[in-house]
Amino acid sequence: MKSKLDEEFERLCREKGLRLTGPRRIILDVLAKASDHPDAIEVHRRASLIDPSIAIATVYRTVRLLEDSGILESHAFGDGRARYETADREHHDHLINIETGDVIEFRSDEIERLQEGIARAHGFEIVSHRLEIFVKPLKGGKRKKTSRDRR
Amino acid sequence: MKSKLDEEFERLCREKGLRLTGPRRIILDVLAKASDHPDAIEVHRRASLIDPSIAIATVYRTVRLLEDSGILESHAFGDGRARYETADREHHDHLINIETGDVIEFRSDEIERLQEGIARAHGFEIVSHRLEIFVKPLKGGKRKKTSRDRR
DNA sequence: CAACTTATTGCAATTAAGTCTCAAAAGCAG
DNA sequence: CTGCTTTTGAGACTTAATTGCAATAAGTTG
Repeated sequence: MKSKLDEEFERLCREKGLRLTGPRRIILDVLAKASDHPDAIEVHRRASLIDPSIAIATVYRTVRLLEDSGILESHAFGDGRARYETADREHHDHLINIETGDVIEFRSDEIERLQEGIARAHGFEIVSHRLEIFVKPLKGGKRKKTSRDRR
Repeated sequence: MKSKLDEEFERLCREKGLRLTGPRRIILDVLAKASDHPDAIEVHRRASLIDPSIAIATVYRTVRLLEDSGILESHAFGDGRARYETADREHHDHLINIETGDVIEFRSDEIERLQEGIARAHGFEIVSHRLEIFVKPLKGGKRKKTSRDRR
């Protein structure tokens, strides 16, 4: 099946004279299917399962291309590497469980609204923002299911 | 004058059997006096003005030490480097002017409170968090004075 | 579909931030 | 001051990411 991302990527290629190559298709596919937040090495590992000849340099070049076109978002969650997720869903922020490395997505319109107000009060408009909350489990606390992330 | 930071650092040294060395004093001093958010290279440059023999490795070792003891906070504002500020004032978040690199500090108790609620709803407690809003000036907008930051 | 133009790739070399090793230097307790 | 131990400077090393380049492959043209 051709995803919304594929279409957007095709449109982008046509628009900018870029080529829709095998490696690019595979890397985009890996990212579209990822429900976690893989780093470049992990993306390369997964892409290599489909075509073992893909070079890590191509992964880096492709994620940069996708990021620059707004198809991908990159995050720096503390460890040195950048981690990626497709930007096809609505904006959200992250809770990071520091004991497991799991990342949980959340969204708060109230917080977004407050941010708008703060920026405006300083004479700015928001271009982007990031909110990351590093957490640990409450002792006897209730737990909601988490979307597991690779470390 | 001996700052609150100096005292805390002395206490820390005594406590952990660390030595209060020349380089450490100078680096702490540089950081205590910085009203911006310098990176390691900039801290090294400033420390070198006082003692040109200080090595960049010592800067990295010292900021790590200070960060681990909670005297310093490190931030990753998008460019690859870590940038530092002393943790002696109350917690705040950052507006980053993407056109100039200026960093403006702000604080919103309302946002903090909402974050608490979100974490708890997921069964977690907050260990730390970071909120960075990347902004650009409003067109005809009013402007507040900014604390200028080195790029 | 063969020829051609030019973007893209794989590979290896390179960069950049940060860390580590180690001999020499410097704190600090007695 | 002495001696023990931590810390330092210098440079080698690590790791994520980028780049140069010759070979390859998209996409276009005829």
